[in-house]
Amino acid sequence: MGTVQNLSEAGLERRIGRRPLHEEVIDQLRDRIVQGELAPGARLNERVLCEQLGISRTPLREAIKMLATEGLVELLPNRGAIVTPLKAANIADTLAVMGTLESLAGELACANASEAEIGEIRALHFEMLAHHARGDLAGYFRYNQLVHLKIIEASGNPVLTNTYRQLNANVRRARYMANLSQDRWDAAVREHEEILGALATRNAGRLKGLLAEHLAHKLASVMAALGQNAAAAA
Amino acid sequence: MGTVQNLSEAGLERRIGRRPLHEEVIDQLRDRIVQGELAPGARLNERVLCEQLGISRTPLREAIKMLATEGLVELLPNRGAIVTPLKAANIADTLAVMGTLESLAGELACANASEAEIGEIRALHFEMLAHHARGDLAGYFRYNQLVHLKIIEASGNPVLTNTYRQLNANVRRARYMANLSQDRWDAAVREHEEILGALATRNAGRLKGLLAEHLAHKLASVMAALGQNAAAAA
DNA sequence: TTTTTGTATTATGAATGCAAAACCAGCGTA
DNA sequence: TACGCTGGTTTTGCATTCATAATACAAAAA
Repeated sequence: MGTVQNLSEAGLERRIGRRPLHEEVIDQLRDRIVQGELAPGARLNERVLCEQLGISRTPLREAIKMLATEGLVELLPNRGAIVTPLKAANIADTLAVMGTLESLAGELACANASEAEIGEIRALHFEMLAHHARGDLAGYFRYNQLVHLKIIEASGNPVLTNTYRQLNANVRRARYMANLSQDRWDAAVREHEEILGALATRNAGRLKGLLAEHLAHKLASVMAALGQNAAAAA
Repeated sequence: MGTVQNLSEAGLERRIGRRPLHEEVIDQLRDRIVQGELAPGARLNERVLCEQLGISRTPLREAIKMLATEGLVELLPNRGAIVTPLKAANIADTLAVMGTLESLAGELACANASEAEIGEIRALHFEMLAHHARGDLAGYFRYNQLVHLKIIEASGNPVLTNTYRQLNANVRRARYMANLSQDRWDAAVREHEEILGALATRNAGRLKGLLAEHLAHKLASVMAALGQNAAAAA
């Protein structure tokens, strides 16, 4: 009897049944794509990926199909799949949509967010500031993402959250190009201060405007970086 | 020798550019789900669907996975898939997002739509009016959808269009519940008149407001039909 | 009767097999 | 050189097979 309890305590997730392979695979691949390990335009060779992941082609193909509907990969009939190439126009379009969604989220969050949620967002905000103060760009980005996601979640609208998440995955791939200047970085941090303030006082109109503006700046920054990179690559 | 020649037998063979089976299947299933032929909550039995569609389980399962990421079906690990049940809260959330997207689309369309596109929207609008005049609800609804989709497309933002389409599929399943009154129907037609007017004069601010309002009315109508309270999204 | 438990059946998850399409030299010809 | 052809190889699309989890059901126990 002790054995059983030990097992259930120590390895609960194992006892309750493992996740389907296609889920495991989709997370793996999504990470690799967002991380840039699988570069935009890179071919997804089924045999190679199967060997790397130690699975058969069936769950891999299912995962690829799902990533295709998420827009992270592109299916070329009879010719396999590639990581969706990063097109400046597509990023711009995506950011435009995300901007609107953030605005809506901000509005809803002012109405629906609990004080605990706002507190958590504030905490994440300070973590972000810490990384900014140290000049740690990667850490800053991580918490920046978390702040934005938390605001979206605080809207209390799961459909909104999912939609945003999906679009966000597509854009995050371009983030390492957004080689932002110290000035722009400082400005972004100031914008976040204002955003947090508007949320804390539940000033919906102001928050909405700030988020839209913030996204517009991000758009400009990413577009500039993409233009440079495209020029450099060509 | 004994192998079945599915394509030849079904007469689907086309030397050049035949579509992958999973695409064919996904369209079939999506239609059936939106049409209500596959009711919310209904189980998707792989064997049965395979026989109906005359294909093997592999492409069917790929299609189901894709529909799952679209949100039209729900995957229950080791227990198959069901058509996503219609939840009032989910519909409300979805319509809230669609409202924002339509507003954005209207704004962009005022800036980007060609005169030809506006002309086409006007044409669809009149088709819709014809069905309204005849009291043909189904026909009205069809053209109503087309008008909205065309406005979205006229935004010139493909990401916006795709996102909207996906959300829309989820909501269309609930349309038969919206059992709208003659009064509400007439009001909706008047709103469309105004929307078209604002678009024709490229009055972005006004169009944005009208579309948001229109969607809010639709939300109220659907929520009323579901006998629920839309307070959260209002 | 009600509950439980062992077993048969069925459905799903994943791997493998096979045919067709795409790719890739290498070769020959204009 | 440029172009097209050809045979072999690789890769994909789909079907089929094998393994495993869920379900239904009947018999036994409370």
